[in-house]
Amino acid sequence: MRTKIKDILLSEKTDYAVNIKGWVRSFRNNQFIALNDGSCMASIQAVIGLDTDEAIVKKITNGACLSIDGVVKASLGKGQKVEVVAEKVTILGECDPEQFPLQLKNRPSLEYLREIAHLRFRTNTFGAVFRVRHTLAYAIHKFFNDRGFVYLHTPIITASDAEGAGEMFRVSTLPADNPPKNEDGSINYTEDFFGRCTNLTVSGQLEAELGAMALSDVYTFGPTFRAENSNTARHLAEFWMIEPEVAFNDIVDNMNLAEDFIKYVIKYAMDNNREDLEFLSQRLAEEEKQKPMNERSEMGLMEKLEFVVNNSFERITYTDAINILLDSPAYKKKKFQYEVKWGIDLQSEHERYLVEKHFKKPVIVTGYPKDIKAFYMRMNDDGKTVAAMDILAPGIGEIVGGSQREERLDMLTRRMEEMHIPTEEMYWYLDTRRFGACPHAGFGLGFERLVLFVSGMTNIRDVIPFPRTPKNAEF
RNA sequence: UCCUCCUUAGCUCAGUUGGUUAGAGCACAUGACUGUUAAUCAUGGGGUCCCCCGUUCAAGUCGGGGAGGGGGAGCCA
Repeated sequence: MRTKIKDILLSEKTDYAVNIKGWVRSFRNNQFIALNDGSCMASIQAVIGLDTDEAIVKKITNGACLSIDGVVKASLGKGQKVEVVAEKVTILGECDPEQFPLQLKNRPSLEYLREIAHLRFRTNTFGAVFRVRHTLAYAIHKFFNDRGFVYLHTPIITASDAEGAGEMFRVSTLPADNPPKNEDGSINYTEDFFGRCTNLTVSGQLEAELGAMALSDVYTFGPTFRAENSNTARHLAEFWMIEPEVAFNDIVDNMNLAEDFIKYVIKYAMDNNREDLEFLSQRLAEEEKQKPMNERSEMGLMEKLEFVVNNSFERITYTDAINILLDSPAYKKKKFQYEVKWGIDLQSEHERYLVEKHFKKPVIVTGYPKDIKAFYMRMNDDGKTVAAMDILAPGIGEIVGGSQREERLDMLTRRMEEMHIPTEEMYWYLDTRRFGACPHAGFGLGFERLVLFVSGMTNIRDVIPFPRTPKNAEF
């Protein structure tokens, strides 16, 4: 029976027989195999005798997959406490070193590893990133489960495109070269698979609201698709989003939930993936050394995570934010490229100033002008602002966007009409306001942005196994 | 989509004012050594200088166009 390398290294027990299986990370001196099975960051050292069959020894190459039977012994060398003294080495999968594109000793760049995303799991960095990603996903379910939330699976194919969260990917079985047409030349979707035009979802929020109007506390966690031509280190065409929706919560409850949630999952990763996070922390520190002094971050990764877990997020209104910006040295020295005045949407440079320069911690901004926010957000009594909230994180920008929803039918209908959203098509959404409406609130959190924040990686393409971006759907 | 930078060996990169046969480290192969930790030592093979067009006696190097990638911006999560 196979023993995981993690268990052998953790227990530090010696003098017992094991079978280990994994991939060769290095083979030194024709004797010492560093074998890694992904169960943890570290590889284990397996020692083979000098009398080992030469045909086997020749096949112990970087990347090869081995099964080793042997005995766990206290190590004679200095680099490790225990090692496996091999009795039998079986080559499960050979790996031709001349063709294997992953050469760990060369410290391949992240850009290069993206081109071989099918093999990059075999590096320490991506091993750590994807173990952390898993832990965060698990922690998310645990957080909500422990609080009595119901995990609601909202549809991936949807006919609704009303939220206007972005360009959508069309889902169709009509022939692309010659689709059936209406008399006016437009495509006749009544002949399509669903008998209407359908798209991949941009958000599960509206459906989550329907669930919350009976189950009270629900959340979604699933893939989301945006066909925007966004080429940045923070955007994907296919990404995972977490969207809790809670009946009877107001905007303050919503902020509390979001803050507790973020702190919980970060703490969970720190408690359960310390080795991975310490490696990523060191990796980031080395990367920072390449940068000029003034661009380096003040805190290391572990420090930053500790800080976020142990300090309250700053809570300010949009109006406060504008005033802080107008008062800032940066504004007075005309450092901002974009205009600052009440009513603008905060630009990246403004968000970064607030989070990284002024408060130096995560910031929750509430009470945005209604004109720059979505139709479903609840109108405040001033008639100018809505009960929206964005959480801005250092280095990432917007990580959470949420709001208390407009539960008043007349107000909601008026907003939809103002924003030219077809109320007839959205009858099912408006029904929740007709039949037993209640105050409720929720938010959306981009999972990859959370993984970015926790892992200290800087490009979103490096925290999802197979990134989907404009002009790139390899693998 | 816009701005900007980059593209030279399998990888990471150097390549001077345009001028012989384009280099290094690592990787890889062969051999030596054998308690190594990115093992070490010796030897060796390996190039569409991203693509196209142009300037020139001569282009990796200069100019124009294209493709791909990075960083920044917009849109957003």
